[in-house]
Amino acid sequence: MDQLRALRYFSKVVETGSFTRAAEAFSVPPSSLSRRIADLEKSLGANLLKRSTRVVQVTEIGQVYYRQVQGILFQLEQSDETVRSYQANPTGQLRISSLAGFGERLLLPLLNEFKVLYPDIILDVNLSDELSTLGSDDVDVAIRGGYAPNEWVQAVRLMNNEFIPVAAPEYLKKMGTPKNAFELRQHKGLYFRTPAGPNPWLCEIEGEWHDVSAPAVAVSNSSKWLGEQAVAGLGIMMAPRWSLADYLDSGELEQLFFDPALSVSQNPDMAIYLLYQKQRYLVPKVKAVVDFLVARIKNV
Amino acid sequence: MDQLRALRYFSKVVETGSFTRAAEAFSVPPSSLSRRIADLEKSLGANLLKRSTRVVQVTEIGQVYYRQVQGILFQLEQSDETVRSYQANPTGQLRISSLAGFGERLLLPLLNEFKVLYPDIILDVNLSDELSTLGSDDVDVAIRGGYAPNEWVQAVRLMNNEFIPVAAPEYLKKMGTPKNAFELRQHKGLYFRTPAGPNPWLCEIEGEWHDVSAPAVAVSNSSKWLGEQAVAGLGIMMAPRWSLADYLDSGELEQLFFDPALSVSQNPDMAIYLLYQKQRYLVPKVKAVVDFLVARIKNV
DNA sequence: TACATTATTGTCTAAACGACAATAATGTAC
DNA sequence: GTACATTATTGTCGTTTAGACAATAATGTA
Repeated sequence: MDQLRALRYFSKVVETGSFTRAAEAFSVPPSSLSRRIADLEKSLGANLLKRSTRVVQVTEIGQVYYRQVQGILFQLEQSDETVRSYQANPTGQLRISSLAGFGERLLLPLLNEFKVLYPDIILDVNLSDELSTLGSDDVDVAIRGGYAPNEWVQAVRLMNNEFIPVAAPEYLKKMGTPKNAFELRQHKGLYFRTPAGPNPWLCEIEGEWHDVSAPAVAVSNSSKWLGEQAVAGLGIMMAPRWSLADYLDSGELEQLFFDPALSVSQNPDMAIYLLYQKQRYLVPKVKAVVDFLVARIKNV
Repeated sequence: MDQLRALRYFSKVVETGSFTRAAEAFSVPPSSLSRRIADLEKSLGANLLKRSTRVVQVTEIGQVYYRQVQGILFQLEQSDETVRSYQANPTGQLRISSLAGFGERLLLPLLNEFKVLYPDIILDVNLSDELSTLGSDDVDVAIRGGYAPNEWVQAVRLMNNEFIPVAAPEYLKKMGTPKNAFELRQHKGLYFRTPAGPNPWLCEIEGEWHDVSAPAVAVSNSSKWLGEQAVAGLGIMMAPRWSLADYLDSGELEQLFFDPALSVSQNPDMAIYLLYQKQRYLVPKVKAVVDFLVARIKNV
C-alpha cells in the first residue's frame, strides 16, 4: 500500500469535507480515494472518518492523526525541496515575514536590489508585527525583534533595536525638557502598540525597574502615524533609533537623554533578528536571501 | 511511485552500507532496492548514493536527506502507533529512562507493582544520568532533574529534589560541626558527579552566590558508593533528601543546617520531572505509566 | 591478474491503483 | 412524509508499478 498517497488523500478529504471535492484536487475518481482511505483505516485498525452520503465527519482519533500527518507531509515536502534544489540556481517562491516598520523602511528597498540579483525568485513579503510560526508553515525567513524561539531556528542578529525617546523642538519649548526620568510622568506620551500591548517606558535605577510612562495621548501600531504626531508636537515618543534617522537629521525631532537611559523592555538583548530554519539554509533561495540580508544590513 | 517504501529502502542502505544486506532486512531481492532508490533519485534529481560494486557511499546531500528522512519515518511510525493502539489495552514495549539513583531507590520497586497491573506491557528500563533525547528517539517516558526541554514535551513535577548536606556523627565529632557556610571550606567534600560536572556547594548571602565547596576527597557518579563513604566518616556530602531517608532514620548520617540553606544550583526550581511527548499520552501504554507514576509518587 | 562479491539490468509474474459504470444511502426541499 | 439530487461505495476491467529470478558488468582484494 502506498501509505503516503493514502495520507495525502485523507488530508484533502479532511480539509474539503468531501470525497468528491478532494478527488477533483487530485484529478482522480472519488472511488480511488474511497479505496485508498479504506485501506489506510484497515491497516491502522481504526476509523478515521465517519461517512454518510451527505457529510463526512472526522473522528476524534482521525483529527489527532490528521494533525500529525500534516506536519509529516510538510516536512517531507521541505526535505524533498532541499534535495531537488541542491546545487541549482536560486528559484521559486520565497516567503518573507518582517516587522512592519522595519520592513517598510529598510527591507523593501533592499529587496528591490535583491530582485535584480535573483530575478528567478518570486518574492512574497508579509509585513506584520504578529509572530508568524516559523517552522510549522508558511514562511521561509522572518525578521523579528526578540530571540530565537527554539533550537531548530537559526537566529542571526541583524542590528541593534535600541529604543530612544524623542520629541519635537516646539513640544520641548512649550512643555520643558525633562531632566530626569521621573519627570516624564508629567509629560504626554505617544505609544507604539505591539501585539503584547503598548510599550511602556522603563528605567532601571539602583537595580530596580521603574515604569516612568507619561499619560498616553495616542497609541497606535503605525509607527509612521505616531512619528507624524510627534513631529506635530503632541508628545514624547520612544521608537527604534533606525526608524528615526530622517527626523533627527532634519531636526524635526530631538533625542532626549537620561541617565540611566530609558528602555522599553527589561531584556537588555533587544535586537532585530533574522530567523530561518537551520536545515533550510541548504535551499539556494533561502541561502541567497539570508546571505544578502546579513551582508547588507549587519555589516554596516 | 511509493516514496515511503523508497525512503525505507534508502535509509536501510545508508545504515548497512550495502544493498544486499539492506535487501535481506526487507526479504526482497537487491534488485528491488536498486530500482526503487534509482526512481527516488530520479524524482529528486540528485544522486543520494555513490555506488560501486564493492562499497556504497552516501553523498553530501544524501546524508542531509537521510537525517531528515529518519525523523519523518520515526514520526510517522509513532503516529501510526497512536492510532493503532487507540482504545486498546495497554500493550507493547515501553521504554523508560530514569536518573540512576532515583531509579534504583524509587522507580524499580514501583515498576514491580506496575508489571502486575499491566502484564502485557514489556518494560525496558534504562538507568542513567545522561540526558536522553526525548522525542527524537528511543524513549517513551523519562525521569529527569531539571525542566522541560521544549514545547513538545510535557513535564510533570513528581517531587522535590532538594539537596541537603549530611555527614557521619563520627566525622562531625572529629572535625567539628560547621556553624556557618564558609566554615565548610575547611572540611572534606564528597561530590556527586553529574554529566555537567561535580555538584558544587552554593550559598546565597545577601543576593550574592558563593561557592563554599570543601576540598574534594572523593567524586563519583555512584550515589550508593558516595553514601558509603559518608557513613565511613570520610567527609560531608550533599545529596537529594529522598535518597538519604534510610541513613537519616538509622542515624548513620546527620543533616547539617545552615542559614541560609545550602544548595547545589542557583535555580530554585530543582525537582524531579516526569517527561513524555504530549501527543504520545494518547498511546495507552504511555498513559498507563504516566498516570500510575504520577498517582504513586506525586500524591504522597 | 584472477576471483569472489556486489550492484545493475532484462524479462516475466503478481499486486496495486485508476477509470468507469452501477448501486445504495441520506440530507433537503416541497 | 415523500421525492429528488447529491454523494460515497462497490464491481469490473485495463494499466501501471513492484517483486522474483537469472544473467551481466564492475571492482576491490588476494
